[in-house]
Amino acid sequence: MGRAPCCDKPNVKKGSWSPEEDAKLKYYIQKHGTGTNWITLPQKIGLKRCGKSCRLRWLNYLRPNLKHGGFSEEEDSIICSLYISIGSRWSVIAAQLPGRTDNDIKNYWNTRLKKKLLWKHHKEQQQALLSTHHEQLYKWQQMPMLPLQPLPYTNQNPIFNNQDSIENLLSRHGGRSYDDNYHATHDGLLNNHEFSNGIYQEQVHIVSSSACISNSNSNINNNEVQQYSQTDQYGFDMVQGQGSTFTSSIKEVVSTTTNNYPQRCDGLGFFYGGV
DNA sequence: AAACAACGCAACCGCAACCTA
DNA sequence: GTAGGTTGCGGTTGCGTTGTT
Repeated sequence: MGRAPCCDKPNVKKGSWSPEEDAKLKYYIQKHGTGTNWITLPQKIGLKRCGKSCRLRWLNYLRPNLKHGGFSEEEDSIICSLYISIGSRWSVIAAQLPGRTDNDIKNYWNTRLKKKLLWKHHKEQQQALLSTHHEQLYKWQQMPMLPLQPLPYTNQNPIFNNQDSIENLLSRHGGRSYDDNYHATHDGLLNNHEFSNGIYQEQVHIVSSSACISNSNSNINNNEVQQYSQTDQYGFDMVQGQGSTFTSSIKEVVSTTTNNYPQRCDGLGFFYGGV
């Protein structure tokens, strides 16, 4: 038992609309308004189309004051912010963008914006890695210099003939060698909690005015998001023109999205901190 | 120049919510 | 209260266009 079809399918034309069909539909709606019954409309104007198809054609293409393509940076920003806030509720997002249809926004997201964000995320992830490395190098350079004392038994134990091993040993004791400015090893540094925090503090970065949102660590978890959102320093900006602080903190957004809007964009888990 | 692949967009489909008798 | 009809929405598909080999 299937549901009744919305129209007489065998006699219904499918595919692209001709200019004549567009003209008929446009003329009728301009004359009678959109308060019409879409199901009976095609017969009234002699179109072999499904009522739903007519409605869609009007809403997505024939309706006046529609904009096609050419999304601005501000529109990008609004779409991204709303997507993070409420998920793929395209009609709600479209309501915030005059002249844009939900279908248009959905297509734009799926074909371009998603890729743009992924690419931006990828770049920022690399940038974060680089800055982390520089930060570690800086800390390393600030460590007290321990003079390399002549080590006993260097001839007996090959480990002491190996400069890298000596440097590792020094670093584990909180120091470095004089000539080690260019060979800072990560041993003994990555476990330093202060540094680790520094890494994550760079993670959450929302830009509302020019473009998009990023969270440059795909493995960041909910607790970490909570931890850093509490600082207020890494929170969301307001979306221009929306007049609401719907992004007051990352945790709020993440939990709201996770609890209320389970639908998320594929492969963009970094938006939600991998929840 | 031709064949193929990738991309972008319009349109379709099915489901759920809403309306009305 | 409920069944049937209509509308609205989001996911998916198909086709035309553009780019690449």
